Amino acid sequence: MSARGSRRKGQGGDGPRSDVAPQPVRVRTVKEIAAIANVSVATVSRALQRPEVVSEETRRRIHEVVKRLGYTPNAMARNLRTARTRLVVALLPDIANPFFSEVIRGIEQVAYENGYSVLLGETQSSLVREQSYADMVAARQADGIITMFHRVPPIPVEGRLPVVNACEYVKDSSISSVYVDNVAAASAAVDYLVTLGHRDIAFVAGPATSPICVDREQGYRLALQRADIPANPALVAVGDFSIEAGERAVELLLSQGQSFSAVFCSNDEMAIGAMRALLSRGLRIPEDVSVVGFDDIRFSRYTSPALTTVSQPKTALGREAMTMLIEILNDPEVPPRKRVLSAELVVRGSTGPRGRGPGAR
Amino acid sequence: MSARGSRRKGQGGDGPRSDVAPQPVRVRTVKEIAAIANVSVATVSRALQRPEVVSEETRRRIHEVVKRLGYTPNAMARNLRTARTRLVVALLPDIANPFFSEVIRGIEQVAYENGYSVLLGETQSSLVREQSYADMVAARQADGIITMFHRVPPIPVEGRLPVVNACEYVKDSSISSVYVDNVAAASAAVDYLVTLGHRDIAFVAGPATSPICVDREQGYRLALQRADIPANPALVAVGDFSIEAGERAVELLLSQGQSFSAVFCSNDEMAIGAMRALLSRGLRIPEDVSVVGFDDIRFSRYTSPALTTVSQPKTALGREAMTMLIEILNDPEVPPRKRVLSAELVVRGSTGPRGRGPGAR
DNA sequence: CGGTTTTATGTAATCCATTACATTGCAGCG
DNA sequence: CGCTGCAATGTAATGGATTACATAAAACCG
Repeated sequence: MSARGSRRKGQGGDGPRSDVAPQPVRVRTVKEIAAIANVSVATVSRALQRPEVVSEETRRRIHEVVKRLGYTPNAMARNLRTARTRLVVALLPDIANPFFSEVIRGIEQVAYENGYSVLLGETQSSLVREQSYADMVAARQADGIITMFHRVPPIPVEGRLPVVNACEYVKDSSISSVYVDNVAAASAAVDYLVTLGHRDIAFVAGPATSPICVDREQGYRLALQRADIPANPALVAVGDFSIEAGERAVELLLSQGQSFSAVFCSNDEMAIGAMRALLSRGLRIPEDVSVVGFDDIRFSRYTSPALTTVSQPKTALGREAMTMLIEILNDPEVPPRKRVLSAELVVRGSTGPRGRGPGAR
Repeated sequence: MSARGSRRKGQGGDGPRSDVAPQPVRVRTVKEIAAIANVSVATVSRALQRPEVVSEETRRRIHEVVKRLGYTPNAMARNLRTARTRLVVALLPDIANPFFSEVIRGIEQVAYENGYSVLLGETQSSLVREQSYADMVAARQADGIITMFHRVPPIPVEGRLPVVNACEYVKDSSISSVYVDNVAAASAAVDYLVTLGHRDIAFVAGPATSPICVDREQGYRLALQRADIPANPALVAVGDFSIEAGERAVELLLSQGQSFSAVFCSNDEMAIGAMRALLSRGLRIPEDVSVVGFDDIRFSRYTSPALTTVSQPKTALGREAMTMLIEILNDPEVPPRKRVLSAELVVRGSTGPRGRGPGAR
């Protein structure tokens, strides 16, 4: 009988012999584990979730079976039952911006420490994509959102919005956020330039839609005011945070024949662009023009000269944001908080005492 | 009656009037939608999944209700039933490395286009974390993995491993990968240096555990050999891909008094570190020493001088990897493939004709 | 020793959508 | 007219875990 080649595989065969290829790894269910360990599914689940309520003896037996068979509970089934995915969405406009990567790293760390995973939501600033990630929360595919954007998409869920704003913040006070005091940080940077003797200080702003950019600009104004320097609107250019934008902004100022001995940029990438524009015009940094950035991304230490910048605690921002989100997820009743971390000016080689300035060419 | 303040909310009240706060958004289920639209749950599900099998009239009615009530099907329930999460894990050692961010961007794009989402798996090269992300596939919390690492963690699933290797590759031929021809690319870079007259060419290697680094080193050797330049082991230093490692490597070579007029680095970050080390020793780039990197990260265009480097098609690598993974997920029978994309040398300012070299100081 | 807790385990409901299979009604055809 | 076949919809099984509640056994107490 065993030689009858026409037997289709999987059919019949009640003896130990079998011509069916051995199933290498099988996906198991609690049921199987329960059957093999000779207990009920409830006991298996308990042995895995709250071992202390299961007797020593039984627990050991179950764990042995689980280990031997390489059983991993089906996360989807568990999630469905517990209504928790342990997934959070990190919403950000641009993953290639090293500032965000470092914030994400902080998020990831705390997430990992708490058994959460991070879903990457790069939006390219597209509203549609933003919304589609927000909808994942509505669809219960993720528990919450950390957004690094100045816009919080509407999430159709009942009760407390499981959202935390990192780096940016929205006016809506019902949303928790973590950020630095941008006004203070920016004005400290400009104060420093003033101390160095600069009076014609250009500013490369970020998009006005972002509150933190408005704050940085306000800090810039504030510092000028404190130093009794009249604000000169012609010295303010706007960019979109990209290197290229910084380059263009400074080129514009130079081509307009504006006279300035220092440039303060709303982020490091634009500062890098600014430096490039200055250098390619033959200007020396910091002898002719000083440059200050914002963020302190990893590369700003390695430009030449190294960039003086406002250092944001990037990883800490991410860690704190994730910590807050977990708090909210564990207890929707916790009141929303705004947490302000401190940023500090890091002086490097791109700033120096006032020199001739490009206007003096 | 309406003035009786003692009425507890939610209780009684059969008229249209009510002092109960309006329930703003309720989470709905198919059942509710079905009841309201006066059809069965099956029909609702069909109207949403395969509208063409539902009659015009019914479909319209259901969609109206769905829209009005803001119903989103519970993804976990669906996933459980369909055994698909539409989530993939992107495994990478370090999110702060801009090379990876750009690959991820490619992954994200294709993922989004195909209704998938990307779970970020930063491992910090830790085996434990690697494994814990791999286990998410076993737990059915993710459908597959794209790893940017030279190690593929074991995944206890039956059948075809839903894994694609991007940028790196493993010997195991059963795993699909996408990468560039590192030997050819590296040797082209070194060929170029030879063309410029360089003969003493240092090499800052990456970790030998990574096959692509071995390949790049082999490319370096090959080019030297083609030019009849004897390989000088003293000119080879090893780093771990970080800026600091590049800096240290070159400092080491310099402090050993090695003589070289060019350095080829296994990645851009180390090249940036190398440049920093050279400049801080007062050497000029490229007049004294030429520097070549590998990857072409966004910042290498903005170093001064701008970095000559081997440009990898980063986004394309990511896109292709995700495309392959989706193929595998849709049909586990598709044979594994190794796809080789082309990389090309981008000449910028950090390379020039042979100069004095640091040995001539 | 009867009665009350406590401890360990089992039974079955539940989470919510998908889908195989069953049913109904109607058009088409010989 | 009766039968077949198709279209539209419904009923109920299913996916795999968690957990409220039920039950059994053991421990404790006066």
